[in-house]
Amino acid sequence: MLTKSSTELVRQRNSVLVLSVLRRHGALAHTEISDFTRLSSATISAITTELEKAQIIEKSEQQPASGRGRPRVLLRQRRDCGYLIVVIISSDAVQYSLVDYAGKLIDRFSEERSHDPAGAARFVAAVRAGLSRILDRSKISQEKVLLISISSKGLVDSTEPVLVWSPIFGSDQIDFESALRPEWQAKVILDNETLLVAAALGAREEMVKGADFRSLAALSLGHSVGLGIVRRGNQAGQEISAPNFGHMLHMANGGLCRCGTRGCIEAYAGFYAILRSAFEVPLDTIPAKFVPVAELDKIAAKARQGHRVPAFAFRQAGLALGNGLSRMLSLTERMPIAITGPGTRYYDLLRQGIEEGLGQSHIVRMEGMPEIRVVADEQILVFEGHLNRALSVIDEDIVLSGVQGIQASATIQESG
Amino acid sequence: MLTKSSTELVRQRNSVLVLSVLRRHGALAHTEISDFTRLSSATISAITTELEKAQIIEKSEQQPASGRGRPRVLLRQRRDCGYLIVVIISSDAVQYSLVDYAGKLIDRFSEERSHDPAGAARFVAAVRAGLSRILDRSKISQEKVLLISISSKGLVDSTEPVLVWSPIFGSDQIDFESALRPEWQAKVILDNETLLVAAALGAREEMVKGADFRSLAALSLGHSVGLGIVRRGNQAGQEISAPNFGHMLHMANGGLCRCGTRGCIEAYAGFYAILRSAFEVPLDTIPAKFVPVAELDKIAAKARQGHRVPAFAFRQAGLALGNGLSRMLSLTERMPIAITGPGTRYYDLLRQGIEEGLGQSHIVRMEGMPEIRVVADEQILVFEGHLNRALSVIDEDIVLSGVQGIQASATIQESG
DNA sequence: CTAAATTTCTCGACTGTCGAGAAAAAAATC
DNA sequence: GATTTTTTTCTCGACAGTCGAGAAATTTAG
Repeated sequence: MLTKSSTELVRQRNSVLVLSVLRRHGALAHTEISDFTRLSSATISAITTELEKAQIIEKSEQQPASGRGRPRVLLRQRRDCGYLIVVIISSDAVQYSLVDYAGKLIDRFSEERSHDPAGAARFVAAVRAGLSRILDRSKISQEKVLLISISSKGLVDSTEPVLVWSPIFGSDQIDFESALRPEWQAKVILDNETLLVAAALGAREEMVKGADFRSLAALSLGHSVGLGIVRRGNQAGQEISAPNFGHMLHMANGGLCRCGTRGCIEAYAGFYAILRSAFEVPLDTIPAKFVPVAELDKIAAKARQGHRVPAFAFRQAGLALGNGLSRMLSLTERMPIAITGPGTRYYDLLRQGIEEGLGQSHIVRMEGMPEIRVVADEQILVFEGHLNRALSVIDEDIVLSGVQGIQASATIQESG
Repeated sequence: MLTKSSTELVRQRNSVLVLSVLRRHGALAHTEISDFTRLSSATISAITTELEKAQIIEKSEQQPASGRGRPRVLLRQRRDCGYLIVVIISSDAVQYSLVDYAGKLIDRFSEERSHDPAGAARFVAAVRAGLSRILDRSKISQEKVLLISISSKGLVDSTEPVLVWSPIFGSDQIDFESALRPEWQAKVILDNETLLVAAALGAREEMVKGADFRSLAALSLGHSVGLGIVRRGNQAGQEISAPNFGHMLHMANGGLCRCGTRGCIEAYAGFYAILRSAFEVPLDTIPAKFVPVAELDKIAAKARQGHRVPAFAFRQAGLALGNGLSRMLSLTERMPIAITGPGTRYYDLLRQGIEEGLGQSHIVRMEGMPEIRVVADEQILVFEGHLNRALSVIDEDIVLSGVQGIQASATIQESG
């Protein structure tokens, strides 16, 4: 359904555009903003003075004039305009980061996760404690926290910040919105971890290729298997999704998965699955909850020495991944695939299987093998994805709901 | 990448909005348009007088005034504003329809398809002849044809009107744009047939549910298997895709498919595959090019009588479909599935397999079985989808490129 | 024939963007 | 040191869009 357009909408959009350009390129002068946005100088003046009055951006102090002519006045986001808390939930710890509106990291710490299975309620309490702690340490008032951005492995609701299924809590749903609501007024968003990796890689790719960038998939290999897809929307921005790839059906009535279903991709390609297969344990054995990476390293070493059974385990994992990816490609357009996560260290062992699995489908035979690249530093990408997404959400919120409101409250503060 | 907004863009969008409302609800009065679009009466005046001057819409002749007060002046699209040719390519015929700008069918005929395999070049020539013929019969000048909307089964490029792969021509690509270009100036669009079915069903659903509508998949069963997905975009309009579902991998190293690959869904669920399986022909036999439906009806009759082998053939087909759908649902959100096409007459035999196949995946076990409905009249839906899509494309094109241009040429015509 | 009802049209106010040129401010030149 | 050049920022008037209010048009009810 189309909706009506109006002149105020135009201003809103262009304001968001200015903020996003500022975010992408750092502090910029009037003229540069005009170049990037293709808006006229007059419009930039109008928008920036408005944003400055609303205390969202500020003129940076004079830098030593580099050329001749009137020295440029750089504009940048005000750091103290608002803050963002990033919560990264991984299998053994939760990391809290406090970031200012300019994207600068202010404080960070990790807390170990209790591995007790009684956990969903207790876990929520731990997160609330962690959030309080990072706020206390920095002496920032709670109203200044505009957004809490959370990530986890598992399946996330597409509209609400609800963790629908996760490797740790299973089907014990966690609704972060209602869990934090009375205490925190900040908006809460929740994303799948691999989705953020894909978002970060997509943003990097768009920086390089510009309008040529079309789409990209990120495959994260580890204890579980995650997939994120970024696609360039037809209108504006990117469209991101994190399907339930790890638990897509690989083979009917196949090996038993941690989720209780048989034949999931993860039941062949997750770390525990490779271990199970390497030790020739029956495929319907309930899999280990947690597998030390050192254990897998040993198996990989044997496989590299030419032992048949461990090599076969990795090959089977590769096949499951390859078949799954080929199925994804049957449902989407052709796109490059970036492999991340701790499992990349075994890529040499997985590769042949992945390629063979991919090659078994019509689409790949027709369009050719997709480009596959291995990308390290998954943790950095997750955080980068958090920032990309969260800060642009903040920008939009500030402009949409905010400019007048904030302006008003600002003048009250000034008069007080 | 965001782009700048301007006041002219506002007018363009609102003009398109007015046209789309007119399209959805038929001839409307000033006030009604204002109600539907939420634009003010003054704006409606401005836009409609502009569109009227440009000869895109017209005031309809007075109808007997129904209430008291000043009688309403109904506005509607001018029929002669432009024309659309719809070309529906099916396995045994090509249907040509000429439609005016108001969506009214003017002329239609079908031509049998020559079944010779040497066909891509000859087929293109036949289409060109068909297009000329429908134009000649109606005495409409070629410039008045604004759009040629083509549909076929098979895989279609996402940006260009290129048929990448089809059950009939295989990988002999057909580029309709360049095939028609010197002769026809009209824009050419090409869509997968099942995509149009999905689009039509999505539009119907949106009529009923309004903003509650989220997404829907259409599964077409016949000689080949097609899938179309409609999703409500986050901003405006619907997002439609037609994945290569029929040739998604069902089972590695499985039955031989018409496409030459092993293990495609179609190699289990296409009509020829059911036949092959019912006659217990080895799965690596090169499948029949074309299967008379009567033949399949016989097998279905036997299955319904309780014969094991034919019943098993349908069950296997259902399993392949169910597994495939479950994989799709692992990659998208939960959505209802509408089954169309000639294969719906065997739904009673397929159903159990489909449901079992769906139930084998984690996502379905977690979210529950998706709603499945059987929808007849696939042909009507295809045409409806053509109209929906094509006419809104025309509306956009007219407004975007057109209003001033057409207005100018209109004044020239008037003065001449 | 007049009043009421209903729809359409018009006018002035407001908010946007844009181009051009004025103003500002530092480096280069005489 | 005064002037010119160069570069950036700011400002002003023109133009395009939407909106609300009220005027104009036109039919029915009484």
